[in-house]
Amino acid sequence: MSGDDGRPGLRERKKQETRIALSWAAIRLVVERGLENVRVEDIAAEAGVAPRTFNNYFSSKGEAIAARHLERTRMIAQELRRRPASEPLWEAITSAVITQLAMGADYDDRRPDQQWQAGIRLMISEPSLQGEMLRASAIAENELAAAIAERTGTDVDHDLYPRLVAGAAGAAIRVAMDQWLRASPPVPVRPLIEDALGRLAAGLPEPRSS
Amino acid sequence: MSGDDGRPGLRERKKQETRIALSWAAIRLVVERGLENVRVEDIAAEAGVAPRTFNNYFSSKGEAIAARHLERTRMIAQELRRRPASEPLWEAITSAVITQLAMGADYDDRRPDQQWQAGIRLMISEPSLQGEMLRASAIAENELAAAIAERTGTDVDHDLYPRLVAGAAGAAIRVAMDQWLRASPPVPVRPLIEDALGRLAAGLPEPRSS
DNA sequence: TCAGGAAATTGCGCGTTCCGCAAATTTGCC
DNA sequence: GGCAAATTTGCGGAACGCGCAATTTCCTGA
Repeated sequence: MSGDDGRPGLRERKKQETRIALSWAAIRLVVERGLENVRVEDIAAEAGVAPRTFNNYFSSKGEAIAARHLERTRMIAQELRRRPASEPLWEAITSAVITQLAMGADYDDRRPDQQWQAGIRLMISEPSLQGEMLRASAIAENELAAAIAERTGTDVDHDLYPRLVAGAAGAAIRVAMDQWLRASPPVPVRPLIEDALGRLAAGLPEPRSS
Repeated sequence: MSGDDGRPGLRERKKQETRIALSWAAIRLVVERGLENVRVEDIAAEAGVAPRTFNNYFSSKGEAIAARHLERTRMIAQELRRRPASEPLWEAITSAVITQLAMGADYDDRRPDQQWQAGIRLMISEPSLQGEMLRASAIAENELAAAIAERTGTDVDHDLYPRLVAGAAGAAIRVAMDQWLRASPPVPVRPLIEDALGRLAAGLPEPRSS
């Protein structure tokens, strides 16, 4: 085939597939049995590869579990770049977040996202996974900061602004997620995210009364 | 089990001492040789305890290294509670943060801030330590959120406000720290932190010109 | 179409980590 | 001084993480 170029490459695609398979397998098994009761061997078997291959993709169980979260949050920055430049910054950020995180999390397609919710819950409850998740979020925030810098014409290296916005947005998302998972009668996630990011955009006004 | 007064407890004090000794030993050795060239055995020897004892205090090298950071950031919440209630929230938070950073020389141990700075730089550069540091920050932010809720009369469980403020403040601190460590002619931290938190308090206005 | 070769998978082996368990030691308290 | 609880320590084993080299897969160019 001619066309050398930015094509994903057939081989590369297969790698991504096994990568995703390993990640989902890890989440599924650990949600079922608990982190300590799942060996790397089990995850590899579930994904149909040799145990050694697992460590060709991830250096630990935690990294495999957080990989889905990483990919998903990374897309927020990507989505932000697609938004029209005319849109106000916070609106664009909110839309990007909603598009990537909240879509299908509540209604209709429950199957795939129920796993995702279980994954988030898992990463929050297991102490040894919290760091892994936060690190993934930090990576995503760096990319988000770059996108914000581009959009606002600021310098991501010398100006605090884009990183502040990205970091604050990331924190707001985590707070909204946490609240979402803790709601004892389940509530939709979207309003929570809009609320959290909206308050940031409004300058975090102190609530009059609770 | 007689009077369990607020006494530190003679025994408890010794435990804290070895805990701190282990943590500093871990930081010092890893800064010198790199994470992969330091075994748990080395850290234990440096602190004067048996290898097995290390894992009675910490479950990993990373946790030991992040412990100093955790203790320090925890004190921000503690410091916030000491601030007069009349002081505006963001002023109080900024003062609390500044106080704890300036306190490094007196509180911990002999080596003042140079070790601490090296520790932070270490945790940022080593991928496997980033998560550990972020997790420590998250714990500190939870305590900060509780203190903020108390001060503002909000509910930390049902109102997003205190957690949003704590999370945003934590993000701002990390951005300021990052900038501090990257400054190629070294700059003082304090103005960076005041700048970052000040912008948050001002509602993150978009800068007019870079 | 097919051979050459790069890329990925796999098996093996080793050093390290982390933790449960129980004996030994230390520490606090009466 | 001596008992009881807490802490330290050594031992042992399961699991991990990764380097290395052989093997398999499959892309590519002639």
